[in-house]
Amino acid sequence: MSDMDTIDAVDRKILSALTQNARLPIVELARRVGLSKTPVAARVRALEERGIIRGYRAILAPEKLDLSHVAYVEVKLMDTRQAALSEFNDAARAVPEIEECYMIAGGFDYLVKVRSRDIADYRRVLGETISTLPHVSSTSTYIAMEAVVEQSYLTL
Amino acid sequence: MSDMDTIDAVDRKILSALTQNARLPIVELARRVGLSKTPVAARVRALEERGIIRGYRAILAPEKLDLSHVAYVEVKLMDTRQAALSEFNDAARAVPEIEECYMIAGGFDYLVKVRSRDIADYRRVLGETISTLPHVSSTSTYIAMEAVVEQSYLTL
DNA sequence: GATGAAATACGCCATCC
DNA sequence: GGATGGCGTATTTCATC
Repeated sequence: MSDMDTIDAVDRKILSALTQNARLPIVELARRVGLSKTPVAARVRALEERGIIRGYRAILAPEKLDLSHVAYVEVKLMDTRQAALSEFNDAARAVPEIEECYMIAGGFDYLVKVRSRDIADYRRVLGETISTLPHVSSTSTYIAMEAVVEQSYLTL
Repeated sequence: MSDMDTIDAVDRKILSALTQNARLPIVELARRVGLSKTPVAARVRALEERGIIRGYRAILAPEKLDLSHVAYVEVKLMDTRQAALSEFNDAARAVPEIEECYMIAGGFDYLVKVRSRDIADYRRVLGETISTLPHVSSTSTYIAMEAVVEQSYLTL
């Protein structure tokens, strides 16, 4: 965090409010943080321009869209040189079923979160997509039985 | 998905647009889906009331808020009867650092995604919070080195 | 589902503290 | 850096077809 990225208590309140409701009008935001419209509008604009607020999104209910099935896949690559990693990363980013993907310390593995309709659908995604990503040598799947804390904005 | 949950192609377009930009005005939405304002406004309201749209949130940049550190923790419980699971679930939901938590098939384990400032902060969260959750017997941590596909709306 | 008008709320700006 | 007030407009809502 550089100097430019300093956020004070008021900014935090604004961010907290907007992460709960992206559509709050400036006047309401101003009322909540105890300032007038002018500085609040300026702060929101600044937060957007500084890239702290990336955007505003509708949050969808996975179960109502028949996308309740979540699996985590541990992926190992056969080639872990930088070029291969980049190729894998780019390809992974292009897969819509991949909701999250992190490179994990210790063995150049990836942990990939896959969202699908059901197990049959997951099986298809794994066989047709995940295991055909560049440089993949092996995968291990962990099936989620229950979402205890879920944080997903689906991208349709 | 019941009958009530039927969504057609227009609804999908609406959802797709709103997941990319929650603040699109109805007129713009109407233009994109090729309908007039009236039905589009009605459809959005219906999608909200049916719970398909859960809400609208600002998406924040973790790195600008000094919350770049992501770890996945595999948690095992010593008691896996329903009452114990419920206790764990409730306690996990109350931890702000837990961004996601899924119960995983095969062994009554949980996979927990933890977001924190850095490794030192993670160490604190693990020791003071995660490992003190009810019925936890052991944990294994996987540290993320790189976010390839990240899907996070931070909740401040 | 389309059209159009009316009421309102919203963001923006100029001014002042 | 923040407050106040007014202006212009964009947005929703509603009545009609």
